[in-house]
Amino acid sequence: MSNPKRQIFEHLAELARTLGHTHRLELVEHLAQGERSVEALAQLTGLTVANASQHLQHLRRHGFAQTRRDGKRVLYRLGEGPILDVLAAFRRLAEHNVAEVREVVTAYFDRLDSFEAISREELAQRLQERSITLLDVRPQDEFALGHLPGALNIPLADLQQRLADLLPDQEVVAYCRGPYCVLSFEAVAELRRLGYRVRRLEDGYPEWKAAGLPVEAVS
Amino acid sequence: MSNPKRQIFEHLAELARTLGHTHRLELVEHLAQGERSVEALAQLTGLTVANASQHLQHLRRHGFAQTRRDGKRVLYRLGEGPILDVLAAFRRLAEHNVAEVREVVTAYFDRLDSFEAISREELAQRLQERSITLLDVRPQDEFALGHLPGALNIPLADLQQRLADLLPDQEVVAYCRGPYCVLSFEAVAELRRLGYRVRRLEDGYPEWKAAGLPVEAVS
DNA sequence: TAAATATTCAATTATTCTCTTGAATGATTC
DNA sequence: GAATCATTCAAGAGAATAATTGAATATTTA
Repeated sequence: MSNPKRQIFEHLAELARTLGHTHRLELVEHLAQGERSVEALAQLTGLTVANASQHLQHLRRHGFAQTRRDGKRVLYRLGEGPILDVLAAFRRLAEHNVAEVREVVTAYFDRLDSFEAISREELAQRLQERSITLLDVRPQDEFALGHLPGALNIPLADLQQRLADLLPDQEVVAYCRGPYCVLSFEAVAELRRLGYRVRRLEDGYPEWKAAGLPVEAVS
Repeated sequence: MSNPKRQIFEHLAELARTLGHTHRLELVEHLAQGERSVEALAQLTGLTVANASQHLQHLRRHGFAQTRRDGKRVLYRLGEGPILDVLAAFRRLAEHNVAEVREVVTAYFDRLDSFEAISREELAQRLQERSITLLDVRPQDEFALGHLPGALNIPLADLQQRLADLLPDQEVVAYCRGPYCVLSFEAVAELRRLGYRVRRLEDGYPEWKAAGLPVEAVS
């Protein structure tokens, strides 16, 4: 069929199939944090290097990833275009339609976070007012690749020992890799137990960056 | 892994895989027009009944379709939730990233439609002003299932013979099944050749309905 | 109650995808 | 230039998905 609609549908289906695998979704989440080598991505996802490489190439062929060479390593980063919008749309659909997702979200996430998450817009304003402490609970290396301006990096594992870095009277907003990243949920739960006023950012660093808001990196 | 993120990614991947097949995308497009029997959908897509039934059940299992029984037929309709938003996000990503899609869109669609398409918002206003003729170029039976208020139904095939139904001095807005439906493009091209002022609605009936705007059906 | 109709189910085959393995390529360092 | 390191490629086994066929189910009509 030379029907142009058919051709387009075939390409849309290819894009959908590319997101139709857990490993690739996970790789995309990591790519959204910043540039990474194949080996680093393989470690982060628990895949063999060859397997990670194949999935990454699959992502690249369909525009979800881009690469550049740095010495003997190849660095992958998130592709251009509204990739995170597609994932956000899927997320909304899943939360609406898939009973198991609703269950996981309410059973796990809502239990940890009974209060409303804070939106990007509200956060931006509170940052201007300097009325909150912004807490990035991702590992140090991800923080170094890029983070929200003025954020304090305390990886979740170090939180107990570094409470002194937090002003006790100021509200804390914690964020991490994205909407389903558990780090910030755990951080909120832990800090609440200790009596802090804490909320989560409703999504994470990649969405903030994709929205065109300013970011910082460790130079 | 009991990691809740993994569980959710597995469900997201299933949703994506469900959209990862041309036939199912096409079925979804037809479901978005209104309720249809399995046999009708099989005919519209050129599939065997058994094959269409299997794809439809696949869609239903994942929330993209719902059914009700009407006598000895089973009627499928679009599922609830932001399904069209997911498709719209994919479309934007494809137009941004997939060279072939950009090519098809510019080579085929833009050639036929050199002027800007009209947005839902503008259309709603122009309808209030009664300053346009709204033309639904889908087949009669789809029109009967539901259409924009005040639309005139002239299936593309009948357009030549029914020009008398159009006011010659008033601008025409044509629409059909959705953004990649060729009917309205063809109609615009044909009417332009005949000297009418015509534009396309930027998307189609399902998106209008999904936006919560009023629709009519033949009772 | 039997026949007719619409849909679904089950079994089979063909196709496509995924992962593993080991070798090949490209770039750096010694 | 040889050795090393990171990534990619190529081949093959195994798993999942898709289309076809014919039988089974549920509902209506005769």
